[in-house]
Amino acid sequence: MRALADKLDVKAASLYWHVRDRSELLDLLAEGILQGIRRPRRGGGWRDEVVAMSAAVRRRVAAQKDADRILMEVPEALGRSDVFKALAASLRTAGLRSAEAADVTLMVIAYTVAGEAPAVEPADVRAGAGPASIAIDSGSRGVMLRAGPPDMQALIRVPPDQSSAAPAVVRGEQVVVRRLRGVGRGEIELNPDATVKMTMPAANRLRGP
Amino acid sequence: MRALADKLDVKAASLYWHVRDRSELLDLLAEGILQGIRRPRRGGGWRDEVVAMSAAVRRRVAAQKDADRILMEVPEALGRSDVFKALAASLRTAGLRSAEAADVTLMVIAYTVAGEAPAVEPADVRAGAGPASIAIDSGSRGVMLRAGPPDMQALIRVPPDQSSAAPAVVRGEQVVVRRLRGVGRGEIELNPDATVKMTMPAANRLRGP
DNA sequence: ACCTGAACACCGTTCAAGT
DNA sequence: ACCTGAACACCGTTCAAGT
Repeated sequence: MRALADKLDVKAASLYWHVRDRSELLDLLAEGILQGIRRPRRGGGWRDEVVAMSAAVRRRVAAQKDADRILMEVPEALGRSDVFKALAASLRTAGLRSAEAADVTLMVIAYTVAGEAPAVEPADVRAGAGPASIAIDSGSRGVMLRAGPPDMQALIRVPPDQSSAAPAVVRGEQVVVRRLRGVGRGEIELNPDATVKMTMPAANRLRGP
Repeated sequence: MRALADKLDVKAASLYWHVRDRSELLDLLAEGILQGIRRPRRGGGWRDEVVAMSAAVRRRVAAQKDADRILMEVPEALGRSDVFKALAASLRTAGLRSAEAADVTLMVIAYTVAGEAPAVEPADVRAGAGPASIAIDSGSRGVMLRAGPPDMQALIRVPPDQSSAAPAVVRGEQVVVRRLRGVGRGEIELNPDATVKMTMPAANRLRGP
């Protein structure tokens, strides 16, 4: 609310004159997003219509920042929207009864909206010989490594026991390095010539190889 | 974090010894929920398997409070889970290629999880003659009426102009009564003999008919 | 009709310090 | 190895008061 007010050159308290609370704002936002979907014209059969419509939804969601999060926070808005009704209508012409059509519509939309994966762009890190040294900013508490090959254990040397005292924990395909309090440096021993895709929370930064 | 710490007879700061931050906690929670899904035994064909599995997901989500919200906040956990893998495997035996199977799996799970509708149990309110009087707690700022019949306008008398000054706004199927600052009482004129389903945010309470 | 300052009751998180 | 008090930098929201 404060950030929005700032952008409007107004104080946060003023927003409450126009809107009951944050959730009403979100509601209005969701309504706006849903209304902004350019409904493709009908015809071509229900299948084409459904495909075209979910493409339109996906386009809209991609176009506006955080649109997916907003929609998922206000799922009731979906049911009220015109897209929902249009989609359900298409599905009814396919022979579905109302209840089924509504269900499938919700499924299609929920998938289309939630399916916008985070799309992290991983940087390739080439391991040299010996341990790779990782510098950790004082603000961060850990680093995550994610490997391409399924056998992470083979790729990275970790203390054998999984106790919480271990500086690094292998869980499935990823290694979590943690408990680095106060320390500025963690260490992971990579097998030579292994290539690792490296992802980390935005809050963390990496220095050195 | 503070509430959890309280429940554990510990201070909030202590949690950060065990967990990097709130999002890691959510991650672990999601993992736990996903692992707690009793995987039905295979057989009966992919269709039965998929149905059985999504039923198991739905059961699990229904069993634990806020499980749906947790899962939707950590969608990455879905992809890692055994249910996801099992579901995708079923779909591959149906003839889908990996990428398609993964897509459909995400769709099915997202629907199963997000599809747990809020399920508001509306109370029937019978309108007498004359205006219905609604008492509003000092804490609340409004009340929402939702009618069964599509024509809300016919059911409820509202000042004709839609300006923000109006005490009640008709939007689609619902009437929002607002701007009740300081006032303890709002008023809506119902047509006699109309029956309205009444829903309101949990924060509000209703007194009188 | 709309905006404001000040306050309230919260958040998640860090850090030095304790045992 | 685990916990704590105190602090920091935020939240959403209300309210009397201003114009």
